[in-house]
Amino acid sequence: MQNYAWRMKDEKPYHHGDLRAALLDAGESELAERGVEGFSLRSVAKRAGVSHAAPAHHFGDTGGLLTALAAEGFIRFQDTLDARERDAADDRDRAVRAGLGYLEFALARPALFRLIFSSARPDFASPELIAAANRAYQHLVGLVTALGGGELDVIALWATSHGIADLSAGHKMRALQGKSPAERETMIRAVLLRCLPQAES
Amino acid sequence: MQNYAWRMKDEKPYHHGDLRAALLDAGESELAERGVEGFSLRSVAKRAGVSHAAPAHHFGDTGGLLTALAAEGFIRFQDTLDARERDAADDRDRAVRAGLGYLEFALARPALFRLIFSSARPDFASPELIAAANRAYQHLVGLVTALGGGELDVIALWATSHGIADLSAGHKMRALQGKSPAERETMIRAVLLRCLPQAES
DNA sequence: CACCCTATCCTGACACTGACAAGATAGGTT
DNA sequence: AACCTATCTTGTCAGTGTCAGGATAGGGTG
Repeated sequence: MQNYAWRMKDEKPYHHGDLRAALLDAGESELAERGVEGFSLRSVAKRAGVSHAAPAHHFGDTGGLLTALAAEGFIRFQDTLDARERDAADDRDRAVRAGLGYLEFALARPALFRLIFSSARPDFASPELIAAANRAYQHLVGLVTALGGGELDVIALWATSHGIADLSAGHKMRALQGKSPAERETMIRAVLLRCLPQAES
Repeated sequence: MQNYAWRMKDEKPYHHGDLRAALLDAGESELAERGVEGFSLRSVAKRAGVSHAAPAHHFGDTGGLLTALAAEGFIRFQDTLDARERDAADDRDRAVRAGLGYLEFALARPALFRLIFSSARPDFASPELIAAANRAYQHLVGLVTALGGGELDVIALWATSHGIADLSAGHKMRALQGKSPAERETMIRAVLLRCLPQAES
């Protein structure tokens, strides 16, 4: 890897300097504006100010770029959950907050959410992508086992969190759209609590 | 609307006779084989044995065909649920069976499932599509109210059913993939039961 | 029966897209 | 100084969605 950082503000050098990162940025913008189904590699290249074939060297084909975006997106997904869990009162609250973070991410970056969970374009056999996905899954398992839960509870919490997030991102769940944010959070908390292993007090 | 049914088995007449239905069939095959993201209008026309511009007259553009496919898909979706619910022992079992039907449809027709719930290509403002979606939603509401449940219970059952189905259709939930069908159904039943309004015995 | 009207389908064209090949450029290396 | 390699460009091709205009055929009207 060569260092072109010194010229990152130059006019239009033949070598970009940090094209890989620039393409990831442009790709995320493209994703946000046109969605997974409207994603165009040439448009991404145009955003980054390079020729239409420039991305090939860094990502191979369109699938390669989308795979990289998905891996990066998975990390941001987990970051959103972590941020929400940080102020948790206890383990139970932490699990509920994870579900709320799941929804927050889906609403903030719906296209990235779809890319990760509902697209066939990224290569989900990619090691980086597998690693990022496994980290998120293992985190979820940790949340549930801390509550004394097992595999069944993992499925319950994940499925419900994912269902709320996916349906909300697609504007399918009008019952939640109508509510105020506070009211919405109260309802979702109640739903998520049902999925957790019950306290044996 | 003219009637060309008598020539449906002819060689290659200028007028197809039932092109609209043929395009819907071809579109569903295309969807099943190449997914929403690989869907090509010209390929669908080729499947139906007509020119690349023939679909335009019946569906306008690609979105129009996908919208029609989504509306038709929604009906089949509901049919799958209905079939499962038919043998229900009671109202509670009926709601659980609806969730299992949700998953059955997602696994049997993953591309159609994605088209309906996770795509931006169909026109979800289309009256037929809205009608088909509302029918399914109202049916769900009926299931829950029969159990004495309210809006919160509708959200819980829908989100969890959808989460299981969507994650399974995308092969994300390895915890369920490993199990035998019987074992899988047992687990899902247990998860769905948590979402239903609790019996006040 | 002759004529037109309309629905249906086709051919041709244009811009856009992803992918590939071959060439240009420039920093690093010896 | 000469080569090497990574990086980026230009040019090209097949495939795609969409539009315009033309061809076909059946039904209706006089």
